[in-house]
Amino acid sequence: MAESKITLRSKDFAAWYQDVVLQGDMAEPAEIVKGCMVIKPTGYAVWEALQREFDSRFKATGHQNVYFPLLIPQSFLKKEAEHVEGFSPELAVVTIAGGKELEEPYVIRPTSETIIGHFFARWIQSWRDLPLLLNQWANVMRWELRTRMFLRTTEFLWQEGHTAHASHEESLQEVLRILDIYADVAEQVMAMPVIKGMKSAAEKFAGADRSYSIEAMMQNGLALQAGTSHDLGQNFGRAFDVQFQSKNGGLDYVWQTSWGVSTRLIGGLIMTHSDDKGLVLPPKVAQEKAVLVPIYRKDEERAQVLETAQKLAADLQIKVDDREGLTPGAKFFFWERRGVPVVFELGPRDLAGGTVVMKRRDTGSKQPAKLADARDSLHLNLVEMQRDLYGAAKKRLKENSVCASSLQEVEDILRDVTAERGGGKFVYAFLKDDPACDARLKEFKATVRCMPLVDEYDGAGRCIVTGEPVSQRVVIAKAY
RNA sequence: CGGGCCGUGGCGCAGCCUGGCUAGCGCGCUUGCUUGGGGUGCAAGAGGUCCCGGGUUCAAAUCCCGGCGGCCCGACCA
Repeated sequence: MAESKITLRSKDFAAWYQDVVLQGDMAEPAEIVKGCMVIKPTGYAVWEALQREFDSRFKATGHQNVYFPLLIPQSFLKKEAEHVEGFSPELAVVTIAGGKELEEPYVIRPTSETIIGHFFARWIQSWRDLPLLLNQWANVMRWELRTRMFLRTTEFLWQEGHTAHASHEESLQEVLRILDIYADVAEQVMAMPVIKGMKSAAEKFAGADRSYSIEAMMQNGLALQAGTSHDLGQNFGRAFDVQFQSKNGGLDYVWQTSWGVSTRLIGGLIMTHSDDKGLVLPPKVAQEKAVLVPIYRKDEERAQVLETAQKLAADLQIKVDDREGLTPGAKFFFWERRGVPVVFELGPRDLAGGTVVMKRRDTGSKQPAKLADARDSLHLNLVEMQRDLYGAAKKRLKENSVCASSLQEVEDILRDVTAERGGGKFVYAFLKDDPACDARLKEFKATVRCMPLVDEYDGAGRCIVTGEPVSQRVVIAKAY
């Protein structure tokens, strides 16, 4: 194993990933090739867990899954001026197909607002057709100058929601409802605390009136935009002529929203919880909540241990690692590196005492449990681990957040943060979000991450917001 | 596109400066025995266009020229 001097908490995620996670086998979540990500079973299982969580929430709010084409006629992109201007530099364009030059090139979708706008125009005639609430799971491509594992790859997987509404009041509600769902999954499922806020003018989606995001903090203090929800106003409605006849008989353009989360979340998850031994997965996203490693020496022990192990595992609905030719030690490391929340150890000693040893991935603590209590004990451990991971991340977020009362003070803090190796902080300040402020922050490679809507959520993960940020209050941080 | 680093069995590297032994080490892999409460140990074995092309030389992984590829830091990132 590589002797790592670089820890996850230091600034350089790529180096940590190289030394600790990239071991050249299937335990690593993903590799990168030519800027594109190869997602391996370990990483894809996390993605599937997140898909399940989002899908169940989207279904509950009346959204339907659909699929639109990968290739979009170039002319579609050009219909919304700000949109095409924002995306043009990073488009991959298909100009040749079937062996000849195309009359009209296709762009490989960087996002699907345009082609969906095209179809919205055909599908929506009446207020009765609204709201139209669609979501698609898809891949998209953005030709960024520089890629980063998970966080900014040329091709990535995501879900993109696209909705159309009869009024701005309603579409804004949708934007905020989705932001709540994002925050809920991030916090309750991924155990990754986030700040909900409105993006600054400089960081807003090209073509939106307003963008909202959830911002998370990684172990090194850098910010990560973990999900976005956009109030598109009537911009795309006008561009694609999506009109409907309202209840009072008049014609109006629809009010649209779009929102997405991507495989970047996997990166956020890793950088929030993992340690220098490998992955740490919160129980709710772990494919295997627990595994049982049997320990035996002689054949007769083997038979006895395996019998009890199978019975226990069946009861707990977990897997027994009964692979031959691997020592228990090797198996412990195997599961540890993959981030499995709980590992059971069952050997002759336990058999004699009617117990089983339970080890938690995050704390490393071992505790024995009576065989009869194993089920309850496992459940309790998983619940506690989920809670503790969130607690630890939340604590870190708070400890690395500071307030500043002036731009000068912000700069002083950022200067200290920059000097500190691997440092990063969220700086809250009451400032006007304007280009002059951005320019001064740029010196410190910091940006206005968002204008927070609220600081805390209630127990149900709900908050009452109007979509208006706290007046001129901004969160400033260095970000990925 | 700037600045830096690097291309040597599957992975990670040493060797290069100062040219010359059969191109080496760790991990992994294969086979056998052994072992087993945190990566068992031993033995045998498979696996190489030293990134490519040219040059210098009796001789090039090593020196020179050109090319290609990769990584990191910036610029970019709605």
